[in-house]
Formats: sequence, structure tokens, C-alpha cells
Amino acid sequence: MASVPLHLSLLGELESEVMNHVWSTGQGEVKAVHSALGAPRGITVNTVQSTLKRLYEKGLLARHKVSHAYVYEPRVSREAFHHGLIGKLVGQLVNGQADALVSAFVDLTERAGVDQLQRLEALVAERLRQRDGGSR
Amino acid sequence: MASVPLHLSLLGELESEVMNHVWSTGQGEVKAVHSALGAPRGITVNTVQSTLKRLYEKGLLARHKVSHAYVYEPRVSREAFHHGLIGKLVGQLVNGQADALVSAFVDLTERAGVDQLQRLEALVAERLRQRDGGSR
DNA sequence: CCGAAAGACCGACTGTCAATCGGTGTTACG
DNA sequence: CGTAACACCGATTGACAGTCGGTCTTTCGG
Repeated sequence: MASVPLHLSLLGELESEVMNHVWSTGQGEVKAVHSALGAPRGITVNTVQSTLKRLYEKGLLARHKVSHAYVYEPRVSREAFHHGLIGKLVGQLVNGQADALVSAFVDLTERAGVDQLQRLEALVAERLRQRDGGSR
Repeated sequence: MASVPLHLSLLGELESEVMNHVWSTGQGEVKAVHSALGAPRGITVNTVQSTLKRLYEKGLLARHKVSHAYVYEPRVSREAFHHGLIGKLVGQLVNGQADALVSAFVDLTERAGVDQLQRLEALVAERLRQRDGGSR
């Protein structure tokens, strides 16, 4: 019935690291990113620049010129990105059987610690409350 | 601090459909799979066979000979596969900030319906109970 | 025992995409 | 105006998936 295509647009190795760097430091100048990630890898500044540009073209980074150089900065937060990713994955995987997914997730959360489990509980409770007495 | 590589081994288009077919019908003979998925696409039986084989090599399908032909069957359940996928994704994404993830997930679950939200609640409650009074 | 039919494999191509550079313009500044 | 710094474009390499064609092997009715 449901053919599940399964198509997430993930990032490559370098791309991921670059995004993380930019997300962490909140900003990304080619030189800086290269010093932090490129140099250790022994790759050219050029490569880093291309990657930054690709990320920009993918809409994950924003950039603006300062003098004649570009300065990049995140366009979507790490959270938003992850959120979207998980959303897509989940959407594609679960085409009906949300059950399996939910329990799978609880498993994961549990592994992350009891505190997270409790946090999850609180969140769910809140949502349900909003639904119940909520408007809409 | 944490560089998040981000590497999920997803399946291709055809591969996904084949897996779904096998999961649904519980079984996969080349001919059958081809009739169901290949023919409509206008692709050769050969292509389907290659795909089945690749899936087998990836460990997702098992197979055994019946006469001189192979009959495939799922080696991991759809649930297990999804579980694993989500687990990897989550594991790679969240390297510390489990928070964002948890709330993101609740969002998704909510979108799936209140019933799922309640199911989630029940599950969490159960886990917490097990932890509390549980052995270990 | 023999040949056709069914099926499994291997090798080869194409297309997509990330990672990488080199080479070539461009621009800000002393 | 020359140079250093930087942006871009184009090309290459290395995965992979999707697709086949060609070929070797096994099974089975005569």
C-alpha cells in the first residue's frame, strides 16, 4: 500500500562538521573555519570555501560581504535543522504505524537518561492539557 | 566540542520499495517482486534481482535456495530497521542537547494525533514506573 | 543423455553528489 | 598601480544506486 521512498537530504562529512562549527561559534569566516577544521585535515582553504558556499546554496547558511570577503552565519538553528530532519525521517518511515515509532523513541529517550524521560513526560502532559482545555 | 558526522545509511528509491514489498508480503521471489514493482516501472527482472541481492548483501534480507532459485525474506523487521535508523540519526544529531530532540519529537508525535500522544504518555509512565520500583 | 528455459552473477554505464583543487578573475588598500 | 586576499568556475576523484547485457549453471521434460 504505502511505498516509502525514504529520502533524507543529509549532509556530507565535511559539511556536517562545518555546520557544527558555525552553529557552535555562531559565525563563520572562511579563514577561521579552515583553521579549525580544514587545517587539521590538511585540506585547502578552497575546499572549505566551496563547502561553505554549498551550505549557503542549500539554504543552511546566510552570508554577507564584509569588504570583499564573505562572512557566513547560520540561517537555520541547529535545533530547527534537527527537528526538520527527524520530521522528514519519521514522516517517511512511518506511514501508518506510528506505534512502532513512538515506542522506538521512548527507548532512545530512556537511554539518554531518566531525566530526559521525565522531561518527556512533562512535555507530553503539557501538550495533552493544551489539547483538552485548549481552544481550537 | 562535539563534531557530529551525520552518517545514516539510507536506502535508495528502488531498494526502499523492494524492502517495503518484502516486509508487507513477508516474502520475496524475484519474479513476484518484479511483477509488483519492476513491471510498473518498466525495468528488467535483472534490475530487481540486483537490488534484491544488494539488499541481501547489506544484511537486510535473508535468502535460501528453492531448487535453483533464491527466495528472499526479511532479515530484520520493518520496526527494527526503523528503530535502528532513528536511533542512529538521533544518536548522531544529539550529542548532548537531548532537550531539543525530545521536544522536537513531541511535536511530531502530536502531529500524528492525540491518540499517539496519549500512547506516548502511557509508555513514558510505564518506563518511569519500571525505573522507580524496578529491580536493577 | 540433451537442449531449452529459468535464474544467478559479473562487468559496465550512467547519473548524482560530496570532497578537493587549480587556475582565473576581482577588489580593497598601501 | 601592484599585490595580497578572496570568490568562482571547472575538472577530477570516489562513493553509490539504478540499469542492463551477456554468460555460465542448474533443472527437467523428452
